[in-house]
Amino acid sequence: MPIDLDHDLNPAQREAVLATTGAVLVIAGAGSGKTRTIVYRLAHLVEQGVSPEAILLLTFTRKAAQEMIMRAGALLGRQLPKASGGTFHSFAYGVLRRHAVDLGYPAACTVMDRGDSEDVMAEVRRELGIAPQDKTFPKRGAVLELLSKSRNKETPIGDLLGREAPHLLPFSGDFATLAEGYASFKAARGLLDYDDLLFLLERLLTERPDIAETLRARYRYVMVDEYQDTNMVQARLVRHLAGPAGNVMAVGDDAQSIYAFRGANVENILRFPEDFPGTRVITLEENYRSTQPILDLTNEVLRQAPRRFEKNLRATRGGGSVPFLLRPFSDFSQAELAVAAVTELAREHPLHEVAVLFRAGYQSYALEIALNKARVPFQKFGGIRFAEAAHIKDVLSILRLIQNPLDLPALTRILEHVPGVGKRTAAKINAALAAGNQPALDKAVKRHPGAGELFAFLDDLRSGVYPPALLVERVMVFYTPLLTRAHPEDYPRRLAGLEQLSQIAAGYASLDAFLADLVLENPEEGEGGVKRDTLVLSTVHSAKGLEWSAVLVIDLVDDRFPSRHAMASPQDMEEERRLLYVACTRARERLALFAPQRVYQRQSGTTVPATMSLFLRSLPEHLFTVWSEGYPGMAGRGAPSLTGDRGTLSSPSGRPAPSFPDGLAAAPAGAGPADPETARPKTPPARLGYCRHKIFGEGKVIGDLGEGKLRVNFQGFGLKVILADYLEMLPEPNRAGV
DNA sequence: GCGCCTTAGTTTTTT
DNA sequence: ACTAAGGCGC
Repeated sequence: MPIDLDHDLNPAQREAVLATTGAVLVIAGAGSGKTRTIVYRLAHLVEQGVSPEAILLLTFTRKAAQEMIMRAGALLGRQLPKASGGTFHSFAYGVLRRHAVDLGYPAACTVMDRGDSEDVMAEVRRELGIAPQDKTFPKRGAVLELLSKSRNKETPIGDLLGREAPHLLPFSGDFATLAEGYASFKAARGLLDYDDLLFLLERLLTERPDIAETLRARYRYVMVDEYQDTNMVQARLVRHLAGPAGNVMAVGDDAQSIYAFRGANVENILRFPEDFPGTRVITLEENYRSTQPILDLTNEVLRQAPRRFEKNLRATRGGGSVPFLLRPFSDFSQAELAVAAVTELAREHPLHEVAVLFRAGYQSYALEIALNKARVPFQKFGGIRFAEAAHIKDVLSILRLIQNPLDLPALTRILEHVPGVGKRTAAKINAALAAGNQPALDKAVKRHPGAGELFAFLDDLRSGVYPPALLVERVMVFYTPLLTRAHPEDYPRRLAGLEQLSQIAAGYASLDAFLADLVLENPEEGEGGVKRDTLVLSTVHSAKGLEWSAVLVIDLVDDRFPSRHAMASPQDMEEERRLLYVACTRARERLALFAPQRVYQRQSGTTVPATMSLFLRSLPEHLFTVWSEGYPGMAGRGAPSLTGDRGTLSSPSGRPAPSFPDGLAAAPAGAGPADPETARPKTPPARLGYCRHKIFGEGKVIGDLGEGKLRVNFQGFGLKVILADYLEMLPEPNRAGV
């Protein structure tokens, strides 16, 4: 059954699908059927007789690429396992693992995640003796971030510091020293960070024209999605892979460029027609996702952006309700109001069709507590990743050591489980291994028999080539006793995570592909994307490319959204604006923007007046329906209905009054009088002392966080924040040393 | 040197 | 909330 392009696509989409030769740039506005266009183009190419092997599709996540290839297969009625798709990083690693030796790297390389890179950076700083004990020296995470940015933007570190962190300019020399030390440390041990993957692939393509030619001959049709979020190396890689006369299509939306912080360069998409002379530019402006009132708002958000491809989104759907602008009294009542709004919207849409979006991960904490209290199930994107959980990393570390014995972060992780061994000893053993210093190794093993056991186990695992799933099983047998000892009460949950890991491993034939994929494309905890009837919480960045029937955006006040870090720089502010644009264009039918009138300030411990986000302040009022919450306990408690036909403020008649449950807009429990300064619960008198918890056992209360929450230090479990209700207070410690 | 505790000072976004 | 460094016992 041939694909019906005339019926399934609009003229602009069809043009993009049919333009299979030469360079094509598709400017695809939000919700304009971009994915559909790529899917049809893939299918069309194959239908025209192009071999799937000749197609390379680079996207932002591997999942997105696989889904598009799968959908193209569904159109054709046959799967396309030979088509290549993935992220730049995963594609780069795929090529590099076959050619590491050509670049002078060890045959077995390890791809590090952010945490591993930080561990390496800390060790390099210690070894080089850079600013020891200097508390003003930036932390390893900050150092790494700035050096990575300097690499990705291809700007000398001194210049970058001058522009983005002038207070660190005195450390400019130290940064340069660290950059060198970090690079050589990695190279000597076959460690690759995210940036290395891109730059090494470029080096390979430049130094080995024969390999570049082989790749070009294979991938005759290159497609790059989300081109607005590529950085300079990635653009050069595209040029290398396509060649001057290649068939290359870039798809993207300059208005949705939100990754400049990690070196992405909007100029790439703006300049694509110059990079590939003769480029055909196709603009998709018809929006199939949102209703017109939502688009009116998003078009206006964008209207002030300085340089862009001209486009104006037009809705193809009729009707729709005007977006809400809600002004909760504080960020605390914002959480309560958002829960009430979600509850109400859930009567109209399945819960997984509702999402709450925010600028930064921490901004959902208050909401998460409120949701737990209201027993609303939710799933958070952009939070802790499956592969970053301690027990998962432990097992992965052993697997990594099988193929790369010099993997310092992995070695350190595992050796820290051996009693009497810490970072220092681990680094020494690693150095001895790297230098081939056998006597030093023997000495260390003699001193720490546990380390010897580990090495024997590793040698055993290395004795043959085993499938990853089998290796995971064997490592679990070795590791489970350690886990149960470290977490006597909590280990079942962690074991379940490890079971999941072994499931994932079963899908791989080779160990290095398995390990690299986990680092390059984190599966979400709980496996398999969207859970039914579960509210979605997400950072705006993680929400890219997704859509929901109803979207709430919270914390839309200056310093939060836009982020405080961006407020000083006009360029960064433009990115914040685009971020808001991305957030609002995720909504199909309902959009509610929350701008609390007051927010909690950590420094002072009080709530202070907040300024509504600059981007909202500059919008004409007719674009939304405004509702302000009164002072707690006073008039104005009635909340608006979000499900009315035209966003009316009173409950629409003829429906079961869908206003929020009574009292939801009131001050949180434990609040003092209705005075703004004291509306937030002040920290009650500290109840420090000793306590017992059902699961964690005996502990010492070392802090009172208010709202009934205590910070408790449990023996063997460390610091936990626990609700006082779950604790039995003890007059005296029963055990010594608690 | 390790490991555990305390204290002081920062917290954006992600492959 | 998380990191890093200093103190202290082993």
